[in-house]
Amino acid sequence: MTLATPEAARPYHHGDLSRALVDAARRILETDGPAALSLRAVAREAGVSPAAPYHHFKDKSQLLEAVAHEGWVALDAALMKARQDSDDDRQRMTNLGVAYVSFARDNPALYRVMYDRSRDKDALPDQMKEEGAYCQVRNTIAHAAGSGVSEIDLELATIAAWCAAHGLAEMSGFKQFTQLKALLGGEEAFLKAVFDHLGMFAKLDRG
Amino acid sequence: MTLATPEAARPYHHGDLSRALVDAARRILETDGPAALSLRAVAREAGVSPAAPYHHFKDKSQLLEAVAHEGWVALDAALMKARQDSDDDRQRMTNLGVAYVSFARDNPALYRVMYDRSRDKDALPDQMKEEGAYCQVRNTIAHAAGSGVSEIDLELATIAAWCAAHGLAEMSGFKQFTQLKALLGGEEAFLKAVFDHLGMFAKLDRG
DNA sequence: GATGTTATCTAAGCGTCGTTCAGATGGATC
DNA sequence: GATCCATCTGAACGACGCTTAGATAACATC
Repeated sequence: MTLATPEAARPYHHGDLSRALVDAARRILETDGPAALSLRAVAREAGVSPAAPYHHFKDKSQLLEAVAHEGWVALDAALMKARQDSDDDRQRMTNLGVAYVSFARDNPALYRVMYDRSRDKDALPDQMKEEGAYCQVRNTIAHAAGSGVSEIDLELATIAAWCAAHGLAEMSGFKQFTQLKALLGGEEAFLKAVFDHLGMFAKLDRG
Repeated sequence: MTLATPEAARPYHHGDLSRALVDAARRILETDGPAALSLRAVAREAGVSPAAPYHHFKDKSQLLEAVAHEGWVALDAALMKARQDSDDDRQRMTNLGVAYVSFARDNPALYRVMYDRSRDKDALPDQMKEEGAYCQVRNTIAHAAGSGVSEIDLELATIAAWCAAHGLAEMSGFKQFTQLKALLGGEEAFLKAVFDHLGMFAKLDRG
């Protein structure tokens, strides 16, 4: 019940405790939310003593860092998938946005850990900018904008889109919007409508 | 050094402890950040025992609720001020956005408490929708859009603008953007450029 | 195969936290 | 002046993050 991997009973030195700890943390996040995520609880869930994690992570925040990293990887995958099934550039951007917010809706605790860590460090993960989700959005915008757009405008448009998606991801579940969602015919229609209004191609539309 | 109000020494039953506690909490937030904001620290700062706050607030989250409320009121005021000094509608929206993000930059800990509380309740404060900052944004958009815009479009545009501002507020301090900021000539130019790209009037521009 | 080294884990403890409860204190009411 | 009630204190509980000292077992060397 407390074992991370369903392997043989007690591998003495456990074999791969760091892995098991991260898994345990994600399990606690999913079932009981971020408030329940204490280091002691993670150790309990993994079946080890409260001090054991300190041989694999400097402190609690470093464990959360590892958890957050897996979150960003998962978000990468989700956006990658959303980017593929569409041909129209504008629609592709909307799909990306919807996929982003959906990821946050489906993994609220994980998403929160990801941004809590980012805010503590005052930075997104480095990989984001080079080969990660952030880069996917920029590439999509670049493709839509063509060759006439400047580097700076490209960067600004990416930031604008990303900020909007993040803001919507944090707020789309708020009670204030339930009525409007129903009026528009559901969650997804609501998200699409907001992204439509956001006009991630605003500058391009204006010329 | 620990007195909330510089009044006479020890008003026995303190006089107005709830007020003093909220003040103490805000003082701790400003100086030491959200991580240092424990109930015991607040009580210490206010010069009372750790149990005293429980006669004025049901628990810690209720004290934070009161702190957050003052934050929203302050944000109201900041947006109200920003809305006034401008005549062009488009520029007025940009001013609102810049004022919003600036508020978050100048009161990072307070802003974090405000949204942490909101996310825990899955709702923005009720007053926001009726007479608060959120309503100010909607009114400004309504004024800009004229009488031809539908209620739904108005609401969607407000949500889009608000989400974008919130996202930018949480991320504008990230290290990834420092280079771009310098290139554009400072923080405010950066914010204006992003809001320009966001095109809060995207739908209107397209017709 | 015995020995020593090193990584891994446990037990116990420190200080802090949120919260509760029994009792002290004192302002207000009659 | 006695009573009442809101307010405050002191002490305690369990849980937390983290440290330290010591046990355990995998591994490398001879």
